Amino acid sequence: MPTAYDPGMPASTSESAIEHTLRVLGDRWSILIVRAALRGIRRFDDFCDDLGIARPILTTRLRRLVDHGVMVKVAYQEHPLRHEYRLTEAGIALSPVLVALVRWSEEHGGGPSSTTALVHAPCGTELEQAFWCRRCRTTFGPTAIRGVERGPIGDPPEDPSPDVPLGERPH
Amino acid sequence: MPTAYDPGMPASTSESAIEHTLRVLGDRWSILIVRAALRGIRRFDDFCDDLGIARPILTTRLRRLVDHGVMVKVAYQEHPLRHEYRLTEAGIALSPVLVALVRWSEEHGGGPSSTTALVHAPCGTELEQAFWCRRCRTTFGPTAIRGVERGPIGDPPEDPSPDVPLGERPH
DNA sequence: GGAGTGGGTTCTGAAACAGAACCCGGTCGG
DNA sequence: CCGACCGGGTTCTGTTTCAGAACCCACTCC
Repeated sequence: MPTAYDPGMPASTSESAIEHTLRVLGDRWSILIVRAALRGIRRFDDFCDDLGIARPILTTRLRRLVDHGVMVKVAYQEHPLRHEYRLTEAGIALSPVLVALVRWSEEHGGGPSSTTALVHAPCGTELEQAFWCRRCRTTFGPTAIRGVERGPIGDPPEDPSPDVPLGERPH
Repeated sequence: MPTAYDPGMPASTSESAIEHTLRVLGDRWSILIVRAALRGIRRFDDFCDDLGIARPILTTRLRRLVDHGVMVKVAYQEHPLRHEYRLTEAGIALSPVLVALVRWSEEHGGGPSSTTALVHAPCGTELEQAFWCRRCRTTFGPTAIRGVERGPIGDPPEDPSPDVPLGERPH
């Protein structure tokens, strides 16, 4: 019986943080559900209609998100006792992931160029997403990231691509 | 507002950019493969060992990533003709997604607190990720985002969370 | 010419997804 | 007080996808 984890350990130990996350969010729907919730959708049927997701799947996804603290189920009325699903603080904290995904989709994803632009509310300028160093007080791109253990992240191919400067953020 | 949706349509029109992306990246492995690639892994067997992914799955994932322009398959030697997989520019541009995911995992994901910290290479300070307005020359958090059409993103529950100031970036 | 290496494919069987259809407590209109 | 309706699900079917062994093949090295 292939129970949870064998002696063997699944190869990459210590990867677990993000692996664990992807076990929750790593399917075609969970992220879209969070996105819908960020747009203000809260009720079961509205998620259904908005996403076109099958109801049983929505049930399991919502339950999983609740179990993992991304959403909460709260009653919004008694008597015909009704519930709705809201993002927790942790759920809202997924915004950067969502934004990064949306922006990547627009630039590289191939879909229609989107009908929505994300802007900085106070001034209306389209936002960018950047890595920020509080010491240097500067933004920077992926090639300036190192992982403290376990070797560099963003170590790009040395020769192959007729690739990009990338010294600053990709825009 | 739940407008009457056309019968045929896959429910949410105009969502397609991110939906399309999640059809490529929205599974438990694709993102991890990109992450491994960012760490410098390039060869089939190395992906296998590092991720603990089954070989047939790796085959299909790699093919899909190549088809969608996230990776390329290049020969790194003739004669015992051998290939490796590298990120394209589009693939490297996924870094913000990865970083956002890693950071969220560490703060809210529940896994072990990670063995790797991501730092700004030049100075070694742990990086932060922020939304950046080039006009205002400032960083800001998710509540300061608006979507230009289709209603606000980051419209949080009105009452529920004993929430966070978030006027500045999220720690 | 036998073992090894890189990069796969072909089998299995288990799990996840997708869609109708059904259910159930409540409220409303007549 | 009976039937229709609504929100929020669960149960039934398939159909894909996942996962793991095992196998394959071109090539090199010894």
